[in-house]
Amino acid sequence: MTLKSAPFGTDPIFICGPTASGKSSLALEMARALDGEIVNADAFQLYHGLEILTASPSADEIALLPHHLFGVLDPGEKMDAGRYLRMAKPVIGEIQNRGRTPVVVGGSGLYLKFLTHGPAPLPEGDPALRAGMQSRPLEDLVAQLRDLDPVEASRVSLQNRRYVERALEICLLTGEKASDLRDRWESKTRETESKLRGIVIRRDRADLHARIAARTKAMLDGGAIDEVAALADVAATCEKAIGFREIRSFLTGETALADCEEKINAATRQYAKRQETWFRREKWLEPRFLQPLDHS
RNA sequence: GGCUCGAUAGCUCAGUUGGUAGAGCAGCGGAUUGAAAAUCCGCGUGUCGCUGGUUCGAUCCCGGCUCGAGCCA
Repeated sequence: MTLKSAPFGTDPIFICGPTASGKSSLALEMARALDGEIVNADAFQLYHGLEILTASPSADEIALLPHHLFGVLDPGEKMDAGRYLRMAKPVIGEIQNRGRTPVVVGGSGLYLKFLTHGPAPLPEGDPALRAGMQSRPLEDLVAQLRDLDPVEASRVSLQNRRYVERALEICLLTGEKASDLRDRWESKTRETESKLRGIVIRRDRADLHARIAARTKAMLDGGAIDEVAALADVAATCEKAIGFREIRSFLTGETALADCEEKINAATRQYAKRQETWFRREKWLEPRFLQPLDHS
């Protein structure tokens, strides 16, 4: 709690870190100390029906303090970072109007980045356009991108179909070069970081992996399987949640429970590593090292 | 007890007609502003079970041993 809080008033404070690092408890602690309210910045805790699988805060925890943006979407509802920003901004504003401090907690780096750095002046995704691109071979898309915006084509990883599609989508929707639009925005974004405050939790790998394993076990024992069974048909969006496919394949008998558990663990570890890589680049975040003994 | 097969990367296995070995998964590192718990990129030295022998040279061939699986008693 050594955070420089005074100059910031009711400016939000961000609590980030890899999955299973203990963000929720730290957020609770911070919110209590700063007279705050908690705002979710986790892409999947936004949905209801996935509380166990996504390790959402428990009812007991939610009862302690106001929690916002947890379980507000129907499973299967489409979401993206821009829409998240539009939802979160007013919520954060209202908390501040009440004279309280928003404590934004979550591990979805892209969503957080929209909140902290704002949206780039780029068009949102166009489902029809994307559907059309999906049926075309990647080389075809790459060729078109090279033609419309060679600079962007040289920057984007051309093996990454998603990124190629997105770059092309921007060009087609705006009639401008995606690279130009991005450059304009990135040159403006630098100054904002001095006004941000936040914490990124760090833990030793072995510690984090142990916590992940314990949490996976608790999820499987604690109802995640029933949760997935109940959602088995809905799904398009939830399918991407770690554990969803693994549990579903257990439910159909393709995978033994022990294998299912190990696969979830592995996927979660890999996700945690991607998160560490992401947050390491956010230099404005103040690292906080937690040890196994803190186990919070 | 006898016979057969196996023993190679953390795991599952491939391979070397004798010139010290490579895939998948795991792991590690990275990218990432509207699908992000997504998507994508890069990284492979390990007493080739141990021990003798043959050979210029053995992980590979031969003997013994250890462990595991199976079959016969």
